[in-house]
Amino acid sequence: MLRISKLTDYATVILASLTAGVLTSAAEIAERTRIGLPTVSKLLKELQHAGLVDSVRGARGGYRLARAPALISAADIIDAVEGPVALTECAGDDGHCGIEATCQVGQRWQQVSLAIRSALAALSLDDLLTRTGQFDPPDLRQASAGTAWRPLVRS
Amino acid sequence: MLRISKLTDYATVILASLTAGVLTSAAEIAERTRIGLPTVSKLLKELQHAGLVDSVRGARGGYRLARAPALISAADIIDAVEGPVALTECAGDDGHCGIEATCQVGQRWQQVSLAIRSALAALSLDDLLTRTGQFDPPDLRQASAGTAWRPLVRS
DNA sequence: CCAATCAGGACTATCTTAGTACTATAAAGG
DNA sequence: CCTTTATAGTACTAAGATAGTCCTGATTGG
Ligand code: FES
Ligand code: FES
Repeated sequence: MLRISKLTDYATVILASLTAGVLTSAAEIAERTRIGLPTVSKLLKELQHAGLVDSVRGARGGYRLARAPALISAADIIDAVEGPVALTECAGDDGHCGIEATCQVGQRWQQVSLAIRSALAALSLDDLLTRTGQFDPPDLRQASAGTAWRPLVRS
Repeated sequence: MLRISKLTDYATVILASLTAGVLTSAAEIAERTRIGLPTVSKLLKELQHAGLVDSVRGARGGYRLARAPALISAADIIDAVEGPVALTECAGDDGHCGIEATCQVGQRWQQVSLAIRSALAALSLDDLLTRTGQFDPPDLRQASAGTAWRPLVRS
């Protein structure tokens, strides 16, 4: 139920393996994380597109975090690898499901989706890495309070 | 990202179409919801297995909610249709991913998963149906506070 | 009996995910 | 400049999950 893809988890592992400010090659990252090089390479390209990492080409090139780990959220990573939020089929920009006319629950799911997204947006790479202590989930109430429902746009 | 399957949404629509205490045939439900009969039938069987609906066989048989809509949660529905929680590949009972040795983030994802699950468990079928007003998401803090992480067992 | 209706499972088509391969481009360094 | 080291872009394939269908058997009401 409700799972993130394996690639998203890999992406997180990859980002976690980067030391802030230090250029690291894809090969080096693959070695450190034990993920296959082609996969690491592909994911890093996607993360670069999303602006989560900077890349430097050429000999002695590599990748580095585009910003501090505290400023990279779980939602950012998921967006980069899996695309934008859409808890339900018909929730996205132009998603339709054929039973919209009779469907009474779609809008609610969307709100739930928003709430979950807020939780993930509040969870930074730093948080994911801290192995000691408890995860203190954000208060989702403020997430949707006062916001009327409207179709999500690409983030 | 992070989507529930179309079938889960259908299941919710189906449950929402049932009037508490009234027996309704699969054919009737299919008609009301505009979902194909074979699909409705299949989903109702799964919901029956999960104990969310009662079934009566034979002529004039049908299905009815096993308990009040307020006592059926979104998490129940997702569990029934998609199986148990596992936000990450290696989070489940015996899931392994080959990079566990080097992975530093798996446990955190699992905590996030628990938090999301708590939110879904607090959302009843009644809530999903209420079209007016705001969804007031539950406070996820209490969800994981004080609970040390341990492998999830099937609910 | 007969018709309606659920139970169980097998089966197929389609889509998504995961992983691979190949070519092009850019920079470093002798 | 030319070679080496690296990323960029893209296309492809295999495997798996999802969505949907169909059939055969069991149960009940009339
Ligand atoms: S299932 Fe599509 S609008 Fe609800
Ligand atoms: S990816 Fe498997 S333990 Fe983290």
